[in-house]
Amino acid sequence: MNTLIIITKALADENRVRAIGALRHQPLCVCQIVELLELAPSTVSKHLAILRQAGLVTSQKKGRWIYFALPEAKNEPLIVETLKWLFRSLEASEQYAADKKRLKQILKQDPVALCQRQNKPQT
Amino acid sequence: MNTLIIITKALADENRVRAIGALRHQPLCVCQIVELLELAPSTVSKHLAILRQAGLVTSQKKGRWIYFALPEAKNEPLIVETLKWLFRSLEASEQYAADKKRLKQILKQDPVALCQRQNKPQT
DNA sequence: GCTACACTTCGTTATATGGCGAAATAAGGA
DNA sequence: TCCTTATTTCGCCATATAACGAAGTGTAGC
Repeated sequence: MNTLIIITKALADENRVRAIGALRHQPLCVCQIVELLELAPSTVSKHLAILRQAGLVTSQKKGRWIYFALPEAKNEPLIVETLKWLFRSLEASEQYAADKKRLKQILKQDPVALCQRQNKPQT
Repeated sequence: MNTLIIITKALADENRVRAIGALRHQPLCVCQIVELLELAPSTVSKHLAILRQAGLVTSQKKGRWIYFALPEAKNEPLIVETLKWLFRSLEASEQYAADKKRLKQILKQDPVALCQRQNKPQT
């Protein structure tokens, strides 16, 4: 399929757009994104795979954790332009503003504790 | 739903992106877009309705014909930015180049004859 | 009025997508 | 080596989406 359409399909889901928004200022491990989106880890993993296949995020393994991040600005012009457009567009989004706020709280927490809480499914 | 997500969902289909591409330099009536996309008129109509609801195209009735066009550049910044990004991205698309060529041929034809041919379903 | 016709709406169908939980994978530490 | 655990893959289900043809809508022209 056309590269552009792979990108637009990747962006055609609110949770995926939120994930990109969350990565704007720092890389995040999957459990931090799970915490933000409030979805099952397997679901988030699938979303991130779609974003990675579209080239909109990168992933890097560090021990047991996998950190997702935005690609370097010097890469693929299509990706860079897309992210520029997306972030400009997100400025008006209430969801993005709310996520930014909540992300601050999540970043204060120990990621190890975060992940462990997620794997023990008690409300 | 978030305005941005309505837009990304509208763009997450190759035929809809092609329709926008076709409108770049002039308005088109539905039958001309049908001719380009080679889809059933009802299908094209639905696609155009989705684009219109997202604000990415406008429509104007002129007698029996309905002309679809891109919105004025002075409108909604989100829409204007989106179309700018889209057209920049389309420059690398082979499909867009092919459509541009084929559209030239379609524009040479009498739209009345075009529509009539479509309504008489013979191969 | 009636007819022709450009387009839309409706009803149906096949496929795609997003969600979950369970099982698999891979890496750190005992 | 074995256990723990962060993430992915798999299998499933419910819903969304794209496609079509048939029927409906509204306008031009007789």
